[in-house]
This record gives sequence, C-alpha cells and structure tokens, in this order.
Amino acid sequence: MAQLPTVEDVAVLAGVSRQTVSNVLNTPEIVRPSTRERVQTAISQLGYHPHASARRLRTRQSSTIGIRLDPIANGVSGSVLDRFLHALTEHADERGMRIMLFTAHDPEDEIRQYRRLRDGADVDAFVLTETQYDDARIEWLAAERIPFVTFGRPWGSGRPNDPTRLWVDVDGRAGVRAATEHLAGRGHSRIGYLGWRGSSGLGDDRRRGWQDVMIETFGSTPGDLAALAMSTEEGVPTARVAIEQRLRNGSDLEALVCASDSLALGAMMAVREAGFPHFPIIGFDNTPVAKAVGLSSVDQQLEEVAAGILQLLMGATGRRVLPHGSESDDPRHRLITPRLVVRRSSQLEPVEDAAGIVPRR
Amino acid sequence: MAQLPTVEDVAVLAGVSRQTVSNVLNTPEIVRPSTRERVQTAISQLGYHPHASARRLRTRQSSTIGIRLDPIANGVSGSVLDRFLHALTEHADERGMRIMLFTAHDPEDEIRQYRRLRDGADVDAFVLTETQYDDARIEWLAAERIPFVTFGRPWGSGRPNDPTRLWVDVDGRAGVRAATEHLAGRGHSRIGYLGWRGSSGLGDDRRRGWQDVMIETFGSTPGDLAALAMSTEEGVPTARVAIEQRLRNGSDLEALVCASDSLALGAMMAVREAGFPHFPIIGFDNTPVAKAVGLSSVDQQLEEVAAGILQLLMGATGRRVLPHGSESDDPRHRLITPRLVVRRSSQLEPVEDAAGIVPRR
DNA sequence: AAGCGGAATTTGATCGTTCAAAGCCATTGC
DNA sequence: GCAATGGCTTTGAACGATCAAATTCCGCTT
Repeated sequence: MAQLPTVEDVAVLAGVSRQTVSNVLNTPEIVRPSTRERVQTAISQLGYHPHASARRLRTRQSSTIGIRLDPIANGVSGSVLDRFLHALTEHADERGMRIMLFTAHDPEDEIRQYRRLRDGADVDAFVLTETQYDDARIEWLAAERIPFVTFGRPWGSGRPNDPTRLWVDVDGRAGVRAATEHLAGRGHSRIGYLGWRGSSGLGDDRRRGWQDVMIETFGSTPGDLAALAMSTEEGVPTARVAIEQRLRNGSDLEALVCASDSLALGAMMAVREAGFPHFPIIGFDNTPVAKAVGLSSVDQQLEEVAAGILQLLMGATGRRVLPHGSESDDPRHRLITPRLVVRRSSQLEPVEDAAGIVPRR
Repeated sequence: MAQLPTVEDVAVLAGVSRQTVSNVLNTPEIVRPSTRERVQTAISQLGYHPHASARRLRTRQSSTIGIRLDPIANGVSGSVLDRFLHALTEHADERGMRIMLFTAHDPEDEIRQYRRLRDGADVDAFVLTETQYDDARIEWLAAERIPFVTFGRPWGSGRPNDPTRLWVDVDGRAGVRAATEHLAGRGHSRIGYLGWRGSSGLGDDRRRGWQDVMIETFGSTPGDLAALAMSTEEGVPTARVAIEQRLRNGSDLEALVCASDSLALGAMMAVREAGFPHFPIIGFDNTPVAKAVGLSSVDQQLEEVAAGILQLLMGATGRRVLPHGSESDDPRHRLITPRLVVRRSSQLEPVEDAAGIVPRR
C-alpha cells in the first residue's frame, strides 16, 4: 500500500508550495482563485486528506470534545444519553470536531481523567452530564480554566448566571406545563402528578409546571395540590406500587403527569392492571420505550441541546473551541423548550400514531 | 498558565537525555533501574504526561478505535449499544486506546467516513455493529486492509471462518436454549416462541435454541413446533397485537420465549391485560427496560463481547492494533455464551429480585 | 521607468515525540 | 594490550502540518 499523500505531494503536483496548499485548506479566501482551483484538483487527484495528528500537534488543538459515559444506564432513561451522543456527534462533525469517550468510576476518578486528557492534549473541551449540587467537577474544571459546558443547570450553586459557567438545559417546567395543559384541554381537571421523593432542582422545576396550570386553570388551593401530588423513588416498580396503592384507596384521579418515563411506565402498568386501559398518562424524556408502548411524553429536543452546547463552546459558527471565560456578548446559557409528543396513552380513545409525533394545534 | 512540560523538561530535571525519558515510558526494561527511578521522580514532580498528538504523529498510530453511532435507537434495544459502548470504552482504556464516535446516514456514507478517518490517520481500527448479509462495508474495509472487528457473525457470507474476518458474537441459540430450559424446568411444556417474521441469521439462530429443547425434552414434532411458534415484526406494539390475537383464539400456551425484549414487552402487556398477570415470559437482550419491568431476559454479556473484540484486534495483551490479516495462531472469532437473568416475569409467583441477577442452580 | 503598496506566495522554524544510528564505558577474551 | 562485546545512553533526523516572517508578483501612480 502506497504511503498516504502529504501536503508536499499535493504542492509538487500543483506546482505551488506547502503553505499554499495549507492555505487552500484553512483560509481559501486569501488564495488567488486560479491557484486555488489548481490545488483543489491536485488534492482530489491524490485523494489527499490532512493528517489529523500532525495538524493537532502544530495547532495545539485536538479538535476533540470529551464526554464521560456514565457507568450505569439507569432505568429506561439510559437511552437519553444514547440519543444525545448521536446528536452531539453529528453536530460536532459539522464543525470539524470529534467526540471522544471516557469512563470514570466516581467523581474523583472523573477529575483524574480530566487531568489526564487535558495534559495529553487529547481534548479541547468537556461536556458534562448529570450535574450535581455544588459539583466538584465543575469547580475543578473552572479553576483549571478548561473549557466545558454542562447539560443541566448548576442548580445548587449560588451563581446560576455566572458568565464563566456555560450551560444548556431543558425547560422542564414548560414541558410539564404543556403536558398538563394538554390533559386539561381534553377535559380533565383532576390531574395528578407523580414526581420524585424529596426536593431537587430538576424535580421541583418539573412539578412547578404542573402546579402552574392547576392554579391558573382550576384555581387549585395548596390543599388540592397536595391531594393530587404523589412522589416516589425513580424507577418503574416503585411508581407502579405507588399508583396501585392510590387506586386501591378509591382514587378520583382522571389523568396523570409524571416526572419521567420510568415513573410513567410504572403508572401505566398499574392503571392497566386495575382495569383502566385508557387512563391518560404523560411521561417525560420521550425514551424509545415511551414510543414503543404508546406513551405520550415530553421530548427533550436533544438535537437542540447538542447544537446549543456547541454554540456555547465554539460560538455561533466557529470551528474551534473558545478559551474558558472568553469575552463575548453572546448568552452563556441556553434553555431549550421541550415538546410534547402525543400518543395513545394520553387520549381517551385508543389512537394509532404512525409518525409518533402529533403536531401541536 | 505555564506551558505543559515536555520530555525535554523532564530530561533536564533528571539529568538525562530526551530519549531516555522516552524509554522509561515505552520500554522501561532497557533503562538502568537507578536512572529509571530518577526519571520517574522527575516525571511525577513535573506532572508530565506525554502529548498524545505528538506521539501519534511520530509512531503513526492513533491509538483510537472508531465506532459508528447508529442513526436511530431502534426500540428498547437502543440501549444495547449504550452499554456496549461503555464496556468497550473501559476495556480500551486499559490498553491505552480511545474510542471515537462518528455517524453516517447510510452504508455508502459510512464507507466515506471510513475513508476520511483512515486518511486522516484518526483511527487505527473500526468496530462494526449491525452487520448485514453480504455487507458492503466489510468488503471495503477488508479490501483496504484496514483492521476491523464486527460484533455479529457474517451471516450470509460464504466464509464464516475466513481468518481475515474477525468477529465476536453472542451465541443466541445457547441463550434461548437456556431460557427454554428454565421454563421447562419450572414444569411448563407448552412453551411458545415469538420471533421475527421472515428468515435471518440472527432470528433463525435464536429460534433454533428453543426448537432444540422442545424436541429433546418433549419430543415435539414439526407440527407441534409450528403450532407453538409465532412471528412478527420487531417492536412492542406488533408483538402485543400478535399475542392478543393468539389469546383471543383460546390459546393453550403456558409460557413464552421471545427473540427480543421489545417482543417480550409487547407480549407481557398483552397477557397482563388479558388477565394472566403471572404468565411466564422471557426476553432477550436484558435491556434496562427488562430490569425495570421485572422481565426475565437473556443477557448478552457485553463486557465479554467488548473484551473479545479488543483481543481479536490487539492480541491477548497487546497495546497496539495488529495489522489486518496478520499471521497468528489465535482464534479469529469468539462466540460468547449469554446468561439468563431470572426475574419475576418467568416465575409463577411474584418474586422480588433485589440484585437483578439470580444465580444459576 | 522607477517607486510604491497590497495581494499572493514562499521559506525557515517549530509543535513534542520516537526512530535509527552512533557513542560511551566497563568488561571480557585472546 | 587491544579488539570485541554488551549494556546503557545520547544525538540527529523525521513524522506532517501550520505559524511568522520574508519574498515575489503585479498593477498603478508619478
């Protein structure tokens, strides 16, 4: 097998110098059109592609974004990461960036990996998921001035608008609001909410979406709300048990909004076994499972999230990662409005959905 | 922020030459112990890490494996890739390799991406999933002599034992056999099988596992088998419809083995709504959903698959990818025996499974 | 025709590492 | 006593690209 061609080979064939070939590739506008064309011809004639490692060494840019793959795909939501990764990879590719994976066993190990990847000049930036309250990883990356974006608001932190903290998140409140409004629009008023036990930024935000609608539309009192809200640990079986109990006590619920597809799936199993095959339920995440079982769900719009992350990291159209904390007038955060996907589970009569997405009225 | 240290910095501090530092890193056994120790001290003192791109340029090895992320997470099985990726990333890391993602819109585009990644010296090898009958991608990679391993046997190809075709696969027949035996062991004899319509390598292989047991244990005739076998398109709703019909016609089925968790989930929904909450069902893939809904399933042992892929690609303990078609006495294929995970769905009485995995008797 | 200035192109150096070959030094053999 | 040996270390070059500075080109003015 012949050696792969280099800039030199292209240069010789086109009768120009190395640098001109490089310019055609990186800053074509400064090369005279006739020359540019000649070089282009030589490039395609030789099937030349720049050597990524050589370029990375010289430019001191890896053009690579690192992302940690979580150790456990938790419940049915595991596939969120799956789809997010796909969207991120595709958008990154459009900007000449690559996605590199790594794993870590705990937050401390994760920081060790960051250091290793940074020191080895393997990645230019990181994308963080599953952000926690006062996340040690975030503090470390910021202190080291390594570019990064989090998928998820820095809930606990006292500085949600700190311009050095870039984040993209999904507006859960708006999503749950849309779901609740949809049910209200179909004539239901005793709409329950099944969320997570305890309080968390994410959980409180989503519940608020339901609460908003109940108060605005039905004038629910705190007492009403308390009577309609339920909470449990994340998971299908736990949700199922919770709803089974509720139904046993002669519940007057007419419909249900859930904080996740796992919860919704559990609830769905409970109501079906209790003999209410068409009890309306809406989940959150729009996982493949939701689609498979015909569960209405709030879609996080992962495509938009991925695009947003790259915009924060690289600017609107840039092809390289901006340095950490770089000056800019662009917003440092992005809140994506999710979209309700209506399926059989939220409609009174069984209805087939072919495309999976029913347009909003 | 200070520049990152280089070999030169380490060399000066340790009072040796560049190359000696390099040797300590790559071939420590040829360096005198006392020198080695001195260099090691200097390395950790400076927090030195080799610059990955420089090393890659010089060694002409990217130490990176490329894998395509499928465009659509198909059904509940989407998360198989998720878990596989995690296992692969972890095992690769142990051997100093990285996993890089890419996407493609169709097989033709995929080949274009291969070429691009190869020409840019971005990856040393590829891992292919979702192999097809007479896969064009496989032919192209082999013709270009690019190292690769497929996750999945080359079903159609006339040369399953061709030493230049490396593959790792899961023994579906053995897996379904174990599932069927488990049900037989619990006293069921009229065990049905729900597979995919039409014939495919994967589908036929799995069905054979069920068939084996039925013939060996119950002396089933071809007629018996035909009466107990069902098939449909992959998907939860299709399976649900299929089983609903079967139950409507007054079925005498006692238990069911399915070719996938999607099918099993659909079947589960059908039998539960029909009023058989404890009808035993076993799926295949052990997806997070199976765990969530308490569905017994055959686990593909993705950890072993990942380890096997790297062994074929890099040898038993090697730290670099072997050239395509390199001579070796090692086997070129690896058939992993999957493992049955027993949960409530396959047992007569509802049983909680805490750990998720019940040891084989 | 010489001088000027901006556009286009070339030249030399460099990124951080490893390869290939050479060098050094103490030991061994004759 | 001198060459040969072997273990360890150093030196010079190279991997393939881009950066920074120098040079050439070309049209236009004076």
